[in-house]
Amino acid sequence: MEKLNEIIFYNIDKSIRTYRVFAQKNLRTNGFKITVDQWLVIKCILENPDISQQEMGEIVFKDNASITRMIELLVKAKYLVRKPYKKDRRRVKLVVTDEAIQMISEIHEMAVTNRQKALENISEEEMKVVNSVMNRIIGNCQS
Amino acid sequence: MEKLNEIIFYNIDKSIRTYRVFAQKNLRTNGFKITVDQWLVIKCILENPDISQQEMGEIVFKDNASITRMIELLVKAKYLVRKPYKKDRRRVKLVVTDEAIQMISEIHEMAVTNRQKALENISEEEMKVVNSVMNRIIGNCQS
DNA sequence: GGTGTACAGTTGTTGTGACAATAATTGTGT
DNA sequence: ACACAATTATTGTCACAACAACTGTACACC
Repeated sequence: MEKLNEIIFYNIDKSIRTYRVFAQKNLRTNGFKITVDQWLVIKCILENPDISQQEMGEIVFKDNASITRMIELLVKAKYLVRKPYKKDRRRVKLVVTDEAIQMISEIHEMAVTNRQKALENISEEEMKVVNSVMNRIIGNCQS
Repeated sequence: MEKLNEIIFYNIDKSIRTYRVFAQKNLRTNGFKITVDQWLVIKCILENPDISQQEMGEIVFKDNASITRMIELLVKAKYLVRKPYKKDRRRVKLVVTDEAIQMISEIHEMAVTNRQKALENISEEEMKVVNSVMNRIIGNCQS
């Protein structure tokens, strides 16, 4: 077992990817034409209507450029509309369309079920440990 | 705290990405012209010299197509050489060049240090819990 | 010995990810 | 008012990620 610290990142990586595949597949098979990341972006806008793209990048932990491109795709898909700000013309106001709002609410139950399934047989205690360890890893890698 | 199971995947995702950025940056600032994923692929070949690309995909948890393209880049960078198999001409034998072997061994110490830094203040007990939870998540998402 | 089937690898397409460079706009100091 | 720095978003480039479609090879079976 001298390899524990060699495999821990491997396992973390594998689990989050497996979860992503799992969640994405559930979206597709239920007919939703959206990616998990796009869903996150829309949710983020709904919860923070006047957020800037930069702030959103920090929340969903994505590069600024990625955000721009994701928004472009979401606009093309008619899930978002770009509006100029009057106060600060560098910024862009993002408005979620009704269609998207409807879809997000439909997806919500699915997301809850997904998480429940993925976390089956994992206790509250264990989740707390995982959370705490993840936060420490984040801290250690940023200092 | 009813949101614990909402943020746990967020934290897992964020921690593994922070670690990746951290590791990649250390590679770059030390002058290594290679990505973390490419390094993984080369290590995998060194440890399993006669592995097929498919098997490798399972180990490093990557899609078959990704493996093909990564190998292409590694061949271009002169870290790998493709040789045909005599027994089975569908398969490709991958040979790591001396240059790459040298580089990998130089990187090794760095990798150990990276992990130590990233896992600072995390106990063996906690790592075991994390590992066990990750494995259960993987299982839950595959069934 | 041809036919179907399984297998190894490649290519195409779309989306994300990190980093660098570039607008375009605003804010600050003098 | 003007030069200069800071901020917001976009664009370019290269690498990876998931999925589907495809090529070429091996093997089994009749």
